[in-house]
Amino acid sequence: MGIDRRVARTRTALYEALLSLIRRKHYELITVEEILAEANIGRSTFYAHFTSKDDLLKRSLERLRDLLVTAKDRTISAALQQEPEKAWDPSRALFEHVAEHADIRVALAGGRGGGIVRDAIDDVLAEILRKSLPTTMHATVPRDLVIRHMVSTFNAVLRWWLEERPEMTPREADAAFRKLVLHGVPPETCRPFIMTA
Amino acid sequence: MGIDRRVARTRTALYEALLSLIRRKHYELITVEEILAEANIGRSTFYAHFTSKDDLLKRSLERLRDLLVTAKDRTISAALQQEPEKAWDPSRALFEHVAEHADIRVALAGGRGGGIVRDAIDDVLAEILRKSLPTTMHATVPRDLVIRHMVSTFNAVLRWWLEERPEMTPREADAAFRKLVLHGVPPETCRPFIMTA
DNA sequence: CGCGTTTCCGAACACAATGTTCCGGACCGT
DNA sequence: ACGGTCCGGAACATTGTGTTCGGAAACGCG
Repeated sequence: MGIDRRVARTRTALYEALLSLIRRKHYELITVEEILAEANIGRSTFYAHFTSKDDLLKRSLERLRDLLVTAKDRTISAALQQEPEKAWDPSRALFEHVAEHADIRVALAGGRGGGIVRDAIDDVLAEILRKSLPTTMHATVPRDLVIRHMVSTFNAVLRWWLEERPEMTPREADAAFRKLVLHGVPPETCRPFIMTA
Repeated sequence: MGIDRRVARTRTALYEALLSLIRRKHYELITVEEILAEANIGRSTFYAHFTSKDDLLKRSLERLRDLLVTAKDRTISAALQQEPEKAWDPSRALFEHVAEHADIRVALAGGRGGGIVRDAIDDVLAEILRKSLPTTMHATVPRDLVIRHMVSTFNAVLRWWLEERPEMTPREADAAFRKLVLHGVPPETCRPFIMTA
């Protein structure tokens, strides 16, 4: 007994309706009724599947997680097939992925709208990192903090890229990201906020 | 002709009511009616001064900005008076400040609530940095990005501290912050997410 | 003190969105 | 074809927002 087709149809219709709307306006301003209209789904049906708009969003983002995971597997197998130039380069792959889906940028825009969306994406990213980063390491700071730092830096670079340097290539954005994570910034650029001996 | 006392009383009552509520519950869940009840202010009066709950929040946070600016001035003058040990050490001062106002941490808590509050605080922080950081610098990445990076790292450390290591001292949190900003993390701790040659 | 002006209150109102309920009819898997 | 599941749509209760208005109270100023 597979899943009832009607159920599948209803859910994917709602997923796609939400994503489609997110491309056009801020998440917070999207109403359930709009989603229903876009998906051609009845009100009661919606609440039979999801408890709220946020619930729908979360489940929609599980797709993003799957996408990242499969991308990871794909690049790993590429590495195994002696194609090192296609080896897993997840950070850059992520920037490329964003570049391809430029129309979804609105969701990340500043102000009020993107907060929840960003949080949800943060969770997905953190989960991926938690699974792929080495557990044993002689780091200068705790592992949990490293993960949070990488996630937040990724977001900072991403938003800066989209909002202020949209002409940059994904490759350049990734380069900036790596520089920040691996080496930080020179002391004299952040003085006097951070004083060094 | 100074400002009408009634106006001043009304506004500060609303500011304090909001802050008081923020200590108890997530910002998003706070309703205008609750604020009115807490402040003993009439509904129409509220809308005569502020256009919305968000508007009230923003203006409340102008106080935070003033607080940071005066803290900055104070420490600078301390430095001028040959008291170098009290010289401006803003990052650490900020962590200390948060430690003192532990009861407001709820506003920063994860999940849904704190998004807007965090954004607003980000803005204040970025403004301070933009004014105090040197404009001329041979940095490895653009100045705008440095600022965003510092703000986001500060937030990452702050939230990690509050949520997972509340027993840490502000001094230790600040040390972690500096390490991340100035030196980043060792390459082997973030492989294979970031591959290095 | 007293007067004109500004502000406050509070209740009523219009409106928008959420989430629930119910049943006839359509669709599904077998 | 049949029994079980799902969908549609309208009606409803509920909650929160933002506006309006007139009378009462507080204010600043002379």
